[in-house]
Amino acid sequence: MVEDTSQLLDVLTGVEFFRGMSPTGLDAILRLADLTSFDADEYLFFQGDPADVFYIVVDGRVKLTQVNEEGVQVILNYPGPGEAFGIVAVLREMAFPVTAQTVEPTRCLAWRDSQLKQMILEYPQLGLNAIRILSKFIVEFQERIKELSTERVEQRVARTLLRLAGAEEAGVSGSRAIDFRLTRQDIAEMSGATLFTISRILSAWEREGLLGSDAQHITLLQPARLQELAEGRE
Amino acid sequence: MVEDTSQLLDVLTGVEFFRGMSPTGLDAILRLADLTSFDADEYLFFQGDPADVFYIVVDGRVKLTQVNEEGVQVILNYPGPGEAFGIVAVLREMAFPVTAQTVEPTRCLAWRDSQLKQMILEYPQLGLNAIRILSKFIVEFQERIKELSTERVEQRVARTLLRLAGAEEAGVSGSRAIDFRLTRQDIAEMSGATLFTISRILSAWEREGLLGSDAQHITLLQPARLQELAEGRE
DNA sequence: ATTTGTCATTGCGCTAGCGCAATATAGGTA
DNA sequence: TACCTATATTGCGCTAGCGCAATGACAAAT
Repeated sequence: MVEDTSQLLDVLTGVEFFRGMSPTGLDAILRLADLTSFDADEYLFFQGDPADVFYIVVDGRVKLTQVNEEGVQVILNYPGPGEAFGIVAVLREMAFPVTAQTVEPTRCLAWRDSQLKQMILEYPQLGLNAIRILSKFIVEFQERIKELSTERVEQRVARTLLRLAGAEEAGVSGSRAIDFRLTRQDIAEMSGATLFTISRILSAWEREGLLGSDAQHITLLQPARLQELAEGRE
Repeated sequence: MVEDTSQLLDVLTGVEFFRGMSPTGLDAILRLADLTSFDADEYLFFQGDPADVFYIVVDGRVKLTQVNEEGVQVILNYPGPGEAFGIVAVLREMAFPVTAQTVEPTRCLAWRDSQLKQMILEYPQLGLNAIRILSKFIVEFQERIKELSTERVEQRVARTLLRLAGAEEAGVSGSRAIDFRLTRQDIAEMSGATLFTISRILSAWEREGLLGSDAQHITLLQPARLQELAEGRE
């Protein structure tokens, strides 16, 4: 199914979902996968579609969104290289709870729901890994719920940017770029605010030298200061 | 470790985490568990404690909360009989992201982190079950994020009450009681609003005959109408 | 019977952030 | 060069919901 197996094996060894797998096992699993290429802005699946595929991003970036009854959109996650999505739905014989759309040209490995189940039963380590990954999401989502419930927009925007820049794990020293296209509308949909409010906040921050933006690419120039704002320490 | 094994076995067979387990396996797992009784309002663990235990509620009710830097609390979940909590943290060698406190006298089965890991490796079916449970939370949390981002307080309160009454699965016909103590403050902390706003909304709904409340026990008299409010159909 | 503590209600003023409209900017393309 | 479309900015008025304070209701404790 896959052309360039050895190169892909390299990628997969860094993927959390496959942590602790033997090269032999990994190779067997890789043989089951489909490698698919997508253009930018292409839809992988829609919220409500029957969930029968599970993806891992090889390169590129995918946007996961939900819409409410009135059609207002919320962005839930931006999985990038090495990250998995679709596990959530695949084992529950349910519909995808989100819509997946690429934001740039993207390649993904895909497995069918039945294959995933089989893989986990054969390699229980994968079950543990999946639990770890899902737990991480739960913790992140819990935090976002907390933020939406108790914090003001400015704090949430700061947190959103830090999160997107991956500045949490990496510490807050030096400047950090968000390496994919990101409109004000996107940021609004991630932080639970309106386009207008985001525009005002980001303009102010640019004026203060907190961040630089050009052509929808944002760079956090003072992550440490942003971190302060995120925590409400004005 | 456990006194009344046969009675507990009955409870466990209904638990999602143990779905598909053989009686023999279940029995072996039960032997590893500790059954602990808690009074009302007792703390099981605090946010930030090292996560080394995984619980299943036998009877009673537990409240899972988070606090932000300023000490404002958010309620994330109210696990009841048959429901698991603590899986989230236990496999990630991390701290509990929430505080767990009973809301009434409660009995829980508890396993150590190392035991859970061992159990899953021995019975991969448990891994699949855990993934299903975690996925359900993710979907619920995603929905709450969507609600907090796009809906007004009244809608969110309606949804919170329906969720607590378990009216989603059970359909919306007939009246439904929420069978545990629940203050206005609690509802506020679940729906991302203030005590005052909740009080106003619930008073109005009581006047309209939508719900009845006495001694901190709320009954949804017209779940279908609440469902309409939740969806913004005024 | 009185006190104490917890929880709920309601009035009132305030403000963060929404929502709309008008205008500006910047790539892409013909 | 001019045009088109998508995105961003900014001003302005408005309101949902917050935050405080005063009061009330009820149960448990002494």
